[in-house]
Amino acid sequence: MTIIEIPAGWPADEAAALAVQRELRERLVRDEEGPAVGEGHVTGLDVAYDDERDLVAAAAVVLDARTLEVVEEATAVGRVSFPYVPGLLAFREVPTVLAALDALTADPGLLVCDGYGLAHPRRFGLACHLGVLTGRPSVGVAKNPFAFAYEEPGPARGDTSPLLAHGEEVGRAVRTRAGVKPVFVSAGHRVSLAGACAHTLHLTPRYRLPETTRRADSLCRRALAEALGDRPSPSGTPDSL
DNA sequence: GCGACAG
DNA sequence: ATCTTGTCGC
Repeated sequence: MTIIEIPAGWPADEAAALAVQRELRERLVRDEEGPAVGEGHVTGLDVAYDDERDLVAAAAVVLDARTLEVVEEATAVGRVSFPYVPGLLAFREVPTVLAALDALTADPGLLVCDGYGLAHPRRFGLACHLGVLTGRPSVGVAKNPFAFAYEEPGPARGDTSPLLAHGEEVGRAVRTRAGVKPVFVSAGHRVSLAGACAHTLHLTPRYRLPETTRRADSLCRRALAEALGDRPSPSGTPDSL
């Protein structure tokens, strides 16, 4: 498999990344409701890292939004393009994720990213970044509240509470399973916060995390193991779905 | 000023 | 993110 190299001109330090982020931020579209829930395609995106070899494996899994069945999968392996800096996560994985998206033949529809969208120190998290670069609607679903404040949502599936940045609602804590820790949802590009939450609930009929994320997470780990030349694990495939 | 802080 | 087995429960 070919390794995606870091693009020429890619930000080399935090100052350069901040400048790019500031520019892309101006292209973010926030006044669209977004695609209808349960129609068309939804695409899960995720990455796995091997810091030792400086590699990142990305996966894009397209699901039928109505049935949640897999329509197409694609992966890409690349060089880690930036160190992990809170607030600059996108610069670490974007080139490889875009390569995986480019390898798809199906229409990706809504992009479901593993991380934040508008819930970001400068309102431009990974989901916004990928949305703007692809022109597609996108949402961010994160597993942790980052540095934002929130009150625990009610205990029932579907209960939500605002994620606050200095009093401004930048996302929502969404209970996708009764009695289980909520996920943290924010809008990316061309989607409303309410729409992002509705999509998230539609994508979590059974588990805490969206099917898109679970599918992509599983696939990128396999892609990384394969790139590293791993032997199959004793029991065959790691986790089931 | 220092620490915390998506993945 | 990643280091990591078994185990309790539906």
